[in-house]
Amino acid sequence: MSMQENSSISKATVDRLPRYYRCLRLLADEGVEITSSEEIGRRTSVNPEQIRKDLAVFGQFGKKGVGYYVAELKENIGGILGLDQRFNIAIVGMGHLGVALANYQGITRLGFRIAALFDVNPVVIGTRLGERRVEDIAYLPEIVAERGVQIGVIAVPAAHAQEVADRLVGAGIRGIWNFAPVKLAVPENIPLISEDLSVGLSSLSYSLTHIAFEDEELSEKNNIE
Amino acid sequence: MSMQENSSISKATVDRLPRYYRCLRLLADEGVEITSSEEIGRRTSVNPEQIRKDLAVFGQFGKKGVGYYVAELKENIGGILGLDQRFNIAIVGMGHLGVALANYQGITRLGFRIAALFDVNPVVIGTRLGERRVEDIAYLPEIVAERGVQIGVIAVPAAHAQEVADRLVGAGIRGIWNFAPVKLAVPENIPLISEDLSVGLSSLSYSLTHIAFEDEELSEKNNIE
DNA sequence: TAGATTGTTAATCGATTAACAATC
DNA sequence: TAGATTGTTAATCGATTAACAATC
Repeated sequence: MSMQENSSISKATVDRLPRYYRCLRLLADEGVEITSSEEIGRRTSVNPEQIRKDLAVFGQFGKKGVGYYVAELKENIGGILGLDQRFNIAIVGMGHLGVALANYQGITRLGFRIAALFDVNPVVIGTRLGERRVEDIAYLPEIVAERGVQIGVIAVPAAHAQEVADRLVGAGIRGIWNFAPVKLAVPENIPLISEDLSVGLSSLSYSLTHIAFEDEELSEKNNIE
Repeated sequence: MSMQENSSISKATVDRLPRYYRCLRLLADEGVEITSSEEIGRRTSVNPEQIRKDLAVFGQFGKKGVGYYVAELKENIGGILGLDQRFNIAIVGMGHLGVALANYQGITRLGFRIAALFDVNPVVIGTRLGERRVEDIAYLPEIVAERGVQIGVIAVPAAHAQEVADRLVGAGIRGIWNFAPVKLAVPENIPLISEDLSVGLSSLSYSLTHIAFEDEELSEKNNIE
């Protein structure tokens, strides 16, 4: 690998890459072959300088005076994100959230494979979801090993999340994507991403509250004048 | 309101408030009455200086030499986030994701009320979810007005998300919480939070890819020496 | 060639961390 | 009082934006 594999790459940069990637996929779908930081910026609401800076961290992907070849840049960003590795995913917890994730096009479209589904509930175990069967979580270690699962998704109630995390780690999983609203303890070498929905909703509530205040202040001022 | 309602409050700060809030709720549940930035820091993985700095933006909530009264600080942060306003929420799209959200304890625990559920599918319309009936999206304007819905949640497929956003805005909604993986166009005065799951998964994939490289490099080095 | 657009260096801006006086 | 912990100022760090030379 000739790209710079330095440890000091900012999280902000990495978090923008998926947005560029999606944009490039859409451009490719539209048949666009060459694009520019200007155009990607328009579509992702990231400014062009930022995009060029982000990409520069990993190498030189464009042609001066020309722009970026869509297909090429898409492949490059995909490679940086590791999407070309087609990681195998197991989803634990087949409640509505688990099923929603299992059906979520976004996961497979990024190149991940949904390799296993687990639940504890005997009523759910054995049912089918597309081409996959829901397995008994008791067989987690065997199935994870057999199917080469690298990523575990936690979609169980908060109360059981830590136990599931422990079992996933024990089964040899390499990374965890957690949807339970708890702070999980996992070994340092296991990357963990927790999606905390309450942050988004709270921040929306904050905006609503504050816009309201600003409006009031504004209209008060206007009334006075 | 005596707290500082300044416009220049950083998003980073606001995004940490929900984490402090949850931590305080847990502390309250445990019967803890007084806490410190040190303790909140331990539980949220935010460092104590940061916490004090964040809170300082909104006012003085602690007692020097003592710490923070849990119940009081919790109420204060709740107020800052606007949780005491008990916003009414409508969820559009009763697929698995919509149902998962409708059942999600986190929403009601933060003080929001799920006031309406909508779908287009005649098979789903009229079914019940807890105490709420799924309504025909055709009646969105009337129901939003009647029930005083302020927040619209978009849980429909990407292809219909913009249309739903337009209808929500048209119905007088004040803010949107979007789960469809598309960039929505909404009027400037409508706060919009988009949850993009592909970012989390991609960044996990990135970490996995990079940890692997680091390990390899490390073991290579070790082998050489 | 002239125009366009990258990659990169320099300048600015904002956020985090450290330090400490105030005070309970 | 002595010890603890806040609130806040100062120092550091990192990320974003601006500017521009390189070059297609």
